[in-house]
Amino acid sequence: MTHPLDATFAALADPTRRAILSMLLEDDMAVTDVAAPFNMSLAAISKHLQVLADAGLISQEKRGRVKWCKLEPDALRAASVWMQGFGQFEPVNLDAFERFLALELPDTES
Amino acid sequence: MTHPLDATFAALADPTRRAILSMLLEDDMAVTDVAAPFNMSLAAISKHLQVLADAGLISQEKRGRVKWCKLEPDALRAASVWMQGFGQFEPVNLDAFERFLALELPDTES
DNA sequence: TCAATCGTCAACCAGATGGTTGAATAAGCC
DNA sequence: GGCTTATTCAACCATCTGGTTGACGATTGA
Repeated sequence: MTHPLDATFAALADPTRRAILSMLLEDDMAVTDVAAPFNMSLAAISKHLQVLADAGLISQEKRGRVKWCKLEPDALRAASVWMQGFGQFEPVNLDAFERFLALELPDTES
Repeated sequence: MTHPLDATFAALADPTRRAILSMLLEDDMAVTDVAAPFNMSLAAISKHLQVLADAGLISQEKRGRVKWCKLEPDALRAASVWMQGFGQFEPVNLDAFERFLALELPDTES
């Protein structure tokens, strides 16, 4: 009925949820740890995570009493592809980003 | 207060609004002509166009009694590029990425 | 001048959203 | 077993959203 992009974009429209995605980009996290930086109840974060999971942007796996949250970039990629097809935007220039990083962070070579 | 991506993604979350953007990709259109294919009142379409304009995705210019709607792809491009931070990269320094984008997209408001 | 057209405004409505609190479920620890 | 931790559930609330209808101001054209 409703297009999957509806859920993807709606999920991305909330800054708390985008922040959660940023955190999960670093590493998988438990619900409680996701909630820690936010000035908001655990239940609220739990709901946000449900929205992200329903949109396919994350997956959740329960091990023991801890529920682990993991980024699922495919849904994001679908939305990204939609937008690029839409405006025939060229993808961001990753080489330029790497040069930017090299300029900005001369010490932290990986 | 609220991040401009909030408005962009919220605007994109509605299928009617995405359809309107597709139509405007072909050509600029008057409000009445935008509304024609939809099974929905003119007032509803007018509100959708306002949402798109508030998000910076379109601009509207009134000439005579006709208001012309024009696609403004910059906001879309900003969102597209933001998503590539998740969709294409392995773990990445998002703060650095956003600073990089600020340089690449100087027009897309704070 | 006067009617038709273009678009918005205002009021209203149902349902979704984002948050709270407190109780409940489930798993681990001593 | 009984406390503690992890997470969700349920009820509730205020606000936002997406739609309607009808009235309205502005512009056009006969």
